Amino acid sequence: MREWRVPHSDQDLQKFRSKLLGWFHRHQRDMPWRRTRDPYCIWLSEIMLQQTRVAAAIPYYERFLETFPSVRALAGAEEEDVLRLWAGLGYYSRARNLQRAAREIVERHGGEFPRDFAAALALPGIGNYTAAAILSIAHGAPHAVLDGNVARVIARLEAIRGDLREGSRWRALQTSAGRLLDISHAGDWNQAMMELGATVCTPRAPNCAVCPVAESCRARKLGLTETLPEKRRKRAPEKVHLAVAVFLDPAGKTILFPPAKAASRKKEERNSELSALFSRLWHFPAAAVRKDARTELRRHLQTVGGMQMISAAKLLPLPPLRHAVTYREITITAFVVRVKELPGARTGRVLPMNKLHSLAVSGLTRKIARAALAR
DNA sequence: AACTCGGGGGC
DNA sequence: GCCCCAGAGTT
Repeated sequence: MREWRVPHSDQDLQKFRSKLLGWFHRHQRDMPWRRTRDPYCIWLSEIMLQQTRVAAAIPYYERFLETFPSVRALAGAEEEDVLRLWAGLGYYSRARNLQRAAREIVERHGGEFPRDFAAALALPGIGNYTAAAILSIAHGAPHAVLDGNVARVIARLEAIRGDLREGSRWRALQTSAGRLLDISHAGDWNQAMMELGATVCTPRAPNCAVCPVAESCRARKLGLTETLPEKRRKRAPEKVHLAVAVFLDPAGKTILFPPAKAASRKKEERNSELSALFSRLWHFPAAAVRKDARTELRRHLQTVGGMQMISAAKLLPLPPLRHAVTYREITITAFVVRVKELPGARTGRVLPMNKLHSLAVSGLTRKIARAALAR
């Protein structure tokens, strides 16, 4: 055993576990998915929580279960309807994979979420973390989770330096997580570690004064709680300028364009790249801007949208909007185009501006719609 | 191993 | 502004 491991002895480990579990039972936050053991509900919550804060996921979780209360209901749905419920939550491949997995579960597992770790791991959208979380919480299976919270907690307990996401270091953290795991309360244990990371052992300004395991913490002994873990280096941001057309007819209807098919990475055209900015969901007609937003949008509407050329004076610009998608910083110039009759487009769907939620649209599209309606 | 994928809450 | 969140899939 590496001597810096914390806690040191088996006896200390027992105390460590009972302290953290006791703390968890007293201080855990109430969450909708903590009121059930249904593997489907646990699964859904874990997918929604991937890279997403608890508070953000809760309303989506409730709405989703009202519409799709079971694996079979989800498996029988249209992907479009699943995405519509996911709209605004981000990382839309989660929703697509969730539904693909539901169909696999119905076909191969009799509609029951598999209890076997390898079988769970084989489902789309389920990696090591999610498989361990679902099986431990729903069935008490002895798998330790390792997420951002747990990694930070262990990194401080053991005073680990360096980027935690780096391969060998992440594997070492997984080993430590497995050693700490209380296998007789695996589900609660995993949640306790995450809860500690989320509410006490936070990224900045950890509240060591209330930490139930502070005396086991090596970072605390060394005065490193503020400097560990070391920050991840991030990719440099990239600026993008977008021009979009918000058509409005007298009835308050507008036109959205459909999600573009995923193009192969190499021959990805500018147009399809642009569609990725809308998360490959329904979106307003849009053009990437190099010089003049109005000119390039008008040309785009004609050449790509198949519309008749629209006179420049019809395009009334809104104040620029800003939106961030991963490392891209998007500046959006939205033009409201009031028309007596919506122009015919090659593709696209006509719907009332205030019913955008009837289609799967990204947060960016919603942001543009809000700004246009506020005029 | 490096990239990509959303959006927002908290400071 | 900046960080990073109950990560996974692809290249």
